[in-house]
Amino acid sequence: MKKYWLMKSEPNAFSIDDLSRCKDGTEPWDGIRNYQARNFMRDEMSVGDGVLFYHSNCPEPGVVGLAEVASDPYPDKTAFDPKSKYHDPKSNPEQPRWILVDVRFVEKFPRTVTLAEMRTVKILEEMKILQKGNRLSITPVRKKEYDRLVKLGRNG
DNA sequence: GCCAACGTTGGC
DNA sequence: GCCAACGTTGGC
Repeated sequence: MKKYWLMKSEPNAFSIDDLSRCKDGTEPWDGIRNYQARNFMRDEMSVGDGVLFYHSNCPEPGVVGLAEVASDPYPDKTAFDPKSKYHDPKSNPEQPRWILVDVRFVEKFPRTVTLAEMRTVKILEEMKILQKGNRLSITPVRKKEYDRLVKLGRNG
């Protein structure tokens, strides 16, 4: 059963255009250091799941396009690298603490479905991203929410 | 830049 | 196990 996710990224650090330029449009979703987000990747994602790509912490936060889960879960190697900004000395290859999946670029919408616009759409009102104080960088999305956002994004 | 909300850490 | 202190996220 295909599932759907919203994944945040700061475009300053890694935008949807950056993803589209990666080899095969595919890149490990590294640097996640939150247990809930890790558990979604480790326990609940499957290859082919739909991903809404969300730009956060930027002038126009919102959903900018689509990606998909492109691998089974495996250890986040940046945690083992002392030179990485994501280094975690408590993680090691024998007992990796941080797990990720690869994400593949699917499409960039002709326009951004902004957070402000999302707040005006009744069918989206239960989305985690719209709840006060939510900071989780990976959240599950219902099919009806995903479908509506795709429609809004393509209708540019 | 501000600040509310949240997660993690560590002393006890 | 409690909880204060601290660091981070992210909209505005």
